[in-house]
Order: sequence, then C-alpha cells, then structure tokens
Amino acid sequence: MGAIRDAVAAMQEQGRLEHPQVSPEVDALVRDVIAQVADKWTMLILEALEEHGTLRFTQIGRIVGGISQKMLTKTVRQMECDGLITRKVHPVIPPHVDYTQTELGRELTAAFCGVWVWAETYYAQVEAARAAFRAREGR
Amino acid sequence: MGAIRDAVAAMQEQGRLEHPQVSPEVDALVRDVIAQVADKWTMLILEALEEHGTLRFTQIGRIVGGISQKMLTKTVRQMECDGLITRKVHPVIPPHVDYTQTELGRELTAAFCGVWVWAETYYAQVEAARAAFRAREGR
DNA sequence: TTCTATAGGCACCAAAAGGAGAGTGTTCGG
DNA sequence: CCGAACACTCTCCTTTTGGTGCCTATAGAA
Repeated sequence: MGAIRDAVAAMQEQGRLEHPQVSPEVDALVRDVIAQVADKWTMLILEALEEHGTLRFTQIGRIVGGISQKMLTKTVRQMECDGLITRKVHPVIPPHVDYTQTELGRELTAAFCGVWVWAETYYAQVEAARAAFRAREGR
Repeated sequence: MGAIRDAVAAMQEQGRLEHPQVSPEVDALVRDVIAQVADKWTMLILEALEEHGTLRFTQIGRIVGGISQKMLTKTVRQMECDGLITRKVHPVIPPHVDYTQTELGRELTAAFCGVWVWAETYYAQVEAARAAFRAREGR
C-alpha cells in the first residue's frame, strides 16, 4: 500500500493526475507566465497604456500612482522582455522614452478584463465577507 | 509653478486624475482585491476546486502541487475570509475538513478563465519574446 | 504496542520584494 | 550660474514571502 501511495505521489508531482491532457512542461510554462503577469503592477501598467495609449516613463508612474521608480523600471523591463510592451528610446537630451502595448499586451489586457469587471462587481461582497469573517472568528 | 505641481501630485495620490468616474475608495478596494487574487496560489486552488468539486486539505495540496502546508493553510484562510470558499469542519478523529467554492469563487474562476486561455494560447510567443530579448540585450 | 493518517500551529531561518533617497549627464530657461 | 527636467542606476534598509522541521490529538491498522 505504501508503494501505491508513493507511485501516486510521484505521478502527482509530475502533474499527470490533474491535467491528463496537457504536458507537464506546458503546465509549468503556463504557471510561470501567469505568475509573471500576476504581480502587483503589470496589469495596472497595461491598463494605463490601454487607456492613454503610448506613454513616457514618468507618465506611467503618475497614472499608476504609488509605485516607486525602482519597481517601475523593473516591471517595464520585465514586460518588455515578455513582449507585452515595446520601449522606444529617443536619443535626445533630456531623455525621452516611449512605452507602447504590443498586440500580445493588448490581448492580455482584454483577457484580464473579466477580472476587472469581477472586482468592480463583487468588491462589496468581498468586503461584506471579510467583515462577517472578522465578526465570526477573529478579533 | 511648484505649487501647481504639488497640487497635481496631491490629486494624483488620491487617484482623481486617472479614473475620474470611480471614487478613490472603490479604486483602492478593487486594487486590493486584484492583489489578493494575483498571488501565486489562489487561482490554482480555485481551479482545483472547479475541476474536482469539494476537496479536503491534503487533496488540494496534492492537486496543486509544490505548495507547503504553511502556504496552503494561509491561502485557504485568506480565501475563506474573502468569501471565495467555504470551510466545513467535521469534528471527527482523524480530522476531516472540506473546502468548497462559493458562488463568488465560481464567478471569479469564470472571470479568470480568459487569462488561462491567454496563457495557453500565447506562452510560446512569450517564450520567443524572452529569447529575442536575451539575444538582443542581455548576456 | 507502535505506526500512520489528518489538519493544522509554531518557531526559526533564508530569500525576495519593495521603499527611500542620493547620484548622473546634459540641455534649456531664467 | 543656478536649477529643473528626464529616465534612469545604485546603495541601504525594512517588510513580506515562503520553506523546513517539530509539535498536537486520537482512532484504527499492523
């Protein structure tokens, strides 16, 4: 019986039991992509670019709000690396850099739209659930 | 001129310039909800429950894969608090706890579906973009 | 009797995320 | 000549995240 359990555990580690149709590598890549996308700032920056079109570095920072220069730099670099945005440098002084969504970025923005709608639709219910939870369990 | 800049910065901090139609509180709540959802495990757990129905603690851990007990406990507690899942304790020995999606959770799963599809559709393009970026810029 | 399974709690520790603030190089406006 | 503007980079620091291992209770199995 221990042998069976071990075999099952081994298969589960390779992800064969939950998604029999997709390969583990694809699953891992999809998770990785989702994890990249699911950080605090990526979708907010994408939304800013969706609403305002091409923007410059400090404009993004102002529109998103509450992001440090460091995180803004890091996030736009990652997004450029992933092919979600393009970065166009104009070699003038003072420097001028434009950021624009790619088609890939626009598709992702559209795909994420459902989550925005969900959040705007149900945030009051989430608040209510949290209040009920606090009243029920914790201090 | 400094005064004007300061006033603009103050307005931007309150989020009045980017979404003139929604109140700052709603915007903050929506961001908060999105941030909750955008962690590494919440959507994976929701997916597991969507596919398998009601599950027990260790079952979720096995299906999701690669999550520590600590993070699993923490994540399901947060999800219960937010009203995404229900937690039913059967006072027997050994302990038995069932987790089930709520309607709120099911709606979120449906809303997030677009992102899963995007990831599965475009992960190859993301990979290609990353390879091109590395070839172009980095080592 | 000893082992195992369940659903965690708790303490300790490493790594990563993220903020604050200063520096950089050049050009233009005052 | 002083300061502002841009798009960063760098260092220092704190907070958060997340992993590991050890602890609990007790029923039933070996």
